[in-house]
Amino acid sequence: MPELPEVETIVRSLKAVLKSKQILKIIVYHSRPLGSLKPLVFKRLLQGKVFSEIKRRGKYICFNFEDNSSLIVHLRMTGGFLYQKPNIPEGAKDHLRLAFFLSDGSSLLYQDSRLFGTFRYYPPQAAIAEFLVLGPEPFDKSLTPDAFHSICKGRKLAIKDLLLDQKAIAGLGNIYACEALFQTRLNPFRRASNLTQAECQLLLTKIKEVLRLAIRFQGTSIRDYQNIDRQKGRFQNLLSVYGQASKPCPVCQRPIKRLVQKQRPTFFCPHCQKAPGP
DNA sequence: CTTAACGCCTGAAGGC
DNA sequence: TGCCTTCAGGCGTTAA
Repeated sequence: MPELPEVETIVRSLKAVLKSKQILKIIVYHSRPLGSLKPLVFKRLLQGKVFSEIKRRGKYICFNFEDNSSLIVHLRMTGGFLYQKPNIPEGAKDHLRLAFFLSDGSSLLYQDSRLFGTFRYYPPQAAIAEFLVLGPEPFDKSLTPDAFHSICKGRKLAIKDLLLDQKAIAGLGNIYACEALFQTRLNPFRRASNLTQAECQLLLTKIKEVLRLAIRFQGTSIRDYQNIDRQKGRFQNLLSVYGQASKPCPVCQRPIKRLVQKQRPTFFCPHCQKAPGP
């Protein structure tokens, strides 16, 4: 479900409510998000911890605690957090998998219908395996146009598939990969290695533009995504191509096309995003 | 090393 | 209405 803008939105909200609060008690309703870690061990590790920093890296949420241990969460398709203030009537809670009860009477709930999401605990000073293989953040200064061009060079796969490769660049998913390619007027099926330096430069600029705007609109809510207060994003109203199959292209009015690429739908305008040459 | 298919799950939506 | 099929904001594993 969530890509960089949705995770960023969630992290900003979590920061505002969790800082300095202590985990008093945890209930594990389903152990799958914990992977191989046994629920009792998970509880023993985390009960008593006090939240310090909460950060995003790619699509990961990184909860840091005051003792420098951390909890790395990936929401995958349908994972989501819900924050319950103290003494407020509770709404419906479908697919509740984990509950963290906090020192001020509030609670942080984890819901995930499809159970793809993951939680992993890291003791202080441990290297976070997930981050070691992650590509650069789109907004990181080290990701210059030349650096991005180097990433594309030598990759034979389609540029859209490269954008989805978290080892190449972190944070993009199907929605924003399609949207950024449309804004660049690049065909999603072009080989990454065939892109010119100028095309890579423009693509990187458009990736950042699209992500910035989506963050400003608090993400895209098409089916499941909502913030920790159940607020939906509004970027779905600004989508140019994603989910717009057979609707008119906002630029040329010709119908948007949906093709399956690597088992996943790709939305694009065949006219504005010209097919690769021979 | 890179690439592509498959599997993990469940609920919503669409077709008949 | 109801049943059946298809589809989904992701990614780790496996095989080639």
